[in-house]
Amino acid sequence: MLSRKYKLKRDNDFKRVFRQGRYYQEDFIKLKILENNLKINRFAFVVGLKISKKAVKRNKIRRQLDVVSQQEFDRIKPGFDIIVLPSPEILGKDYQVIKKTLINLFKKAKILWDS
RNA sequence: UAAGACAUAAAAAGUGGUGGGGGGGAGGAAAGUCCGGGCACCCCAAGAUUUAAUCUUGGUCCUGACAGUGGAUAACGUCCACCGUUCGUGAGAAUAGGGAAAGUGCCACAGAGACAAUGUUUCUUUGUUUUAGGGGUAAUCUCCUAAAAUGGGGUAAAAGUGAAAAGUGAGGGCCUAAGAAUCCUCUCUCCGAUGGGAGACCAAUCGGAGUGGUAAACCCUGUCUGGUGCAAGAGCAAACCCCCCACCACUUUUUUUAAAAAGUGGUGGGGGGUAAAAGUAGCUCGCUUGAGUUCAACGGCAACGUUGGACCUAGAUAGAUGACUAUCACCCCGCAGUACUGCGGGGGACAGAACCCGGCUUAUUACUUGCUUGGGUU
RNA sequence: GGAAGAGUCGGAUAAUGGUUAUUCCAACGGAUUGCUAAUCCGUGACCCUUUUGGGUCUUGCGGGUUCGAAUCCCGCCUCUUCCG
Repeated sequence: MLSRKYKLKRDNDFKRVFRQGRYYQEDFIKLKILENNLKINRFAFVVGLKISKKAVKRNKIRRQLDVVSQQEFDRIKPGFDIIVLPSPEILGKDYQVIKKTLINLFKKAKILWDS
């Protein structure tokens, strides 16, 4: 799990990213990104009631997205606020598919170091 | 449109942050939010102290809920035991199970009539009219008999309508034109007395009554129930407003200047108030030790209770267990051999605390044990 | 976390406990027309039938009360709204 230091928390931050951030989408995941003038990245995973009414399923999706971000943490350039928005089609998708899709999105947003 | 990033001499203590290590971390339903209770604040009433206010005790009426009896419990619409009813060959299973003789409403269509009602067909009695026959009379007319039409009265059984039909059903006697009411015997239901039981109720005898259904229609009787809910509520810091004190700056007045007074603004300190703000939009408390979990003994048919020992078992706040690999335990299947082992394959559901408990309801995996009934076989 | 409300044909919308559940729009079929539009008539679903027609199930789902439930009662499901 990502440390709490790298989590986006304040409502003002969310509003700013949603209003001014860049937008990317691939399949069943959407992304909002904005530079934050900090030396670290901050993530947020928004899994609403529309995705599933079962708390277990929502928590699991959130954790899976969290783990992908943690594994790719070192490859991502610092200084961004990133909001990850899955859509209801994510339900039942395999972990490897989710991981691939999210990494592709990071590439699209051009926040990965060239490797 | 921001402050978390970043920056700040040393030491000690405290606090906080970061990194590392160790330990702990969901349920039988955590769910639905359908009931009940604790807890908190507010409302009303009474009483005490009495300036405000505080403390103590209580919750009438309305509304709503519940409804066999006895018990369990903090309480319940829950649980246990028993009674009645219904179903089943049976072991058993189900059961919102007070009152229709307090009153009101409703009972479509059909039917005479849906509650002190009605008279259709049939039967019977009587009046009137007409016709036919007979008797009496000179005749009108009158009497008797029969038939038809029509009006009034009585009417058991049967037919018919409907979910339901006048009210327990059957037999006999009396009476009558035929009947009913009434009387006798048996039977059914309800009520009362006697007997058994703690009671609901049960068995028999005696006495009395017998005037449909519906209260998950209004209602009556009995019992319980004030309202809002941890987004309850309490405190601190910061913000804003007011007042006081100190210092600084500026302006005005008095004054020869110095200085003093007043006003405005700022900084610091003190006091009072405001909005108030939320499971977290600053922090703390409430917040997890509680009608707690577990073991034993005793009491009780049981639900449960009493006593003693042991244990501490989530308290987050963008919100807690994820991915892959290996190994071990459990269950199932197959193969191999001596009751066990080895190899291979498969499986673990429903689902995640948010103040805390007791229930109900719903979702759902795998397995185990005991008792009993019916059938088959021996 | 807490508090309210709703569910009737594809979409809207009626219905004192009482025939076979109403109306409008849409869709489909037919009539009318040389062809359309408009107008008129019919159509809930499934099964059997060449048609006429017949049977069964129907007011989110499952029970109950009642002679009889869209309606009354109980338990679920789904959806919507609100809470400084």
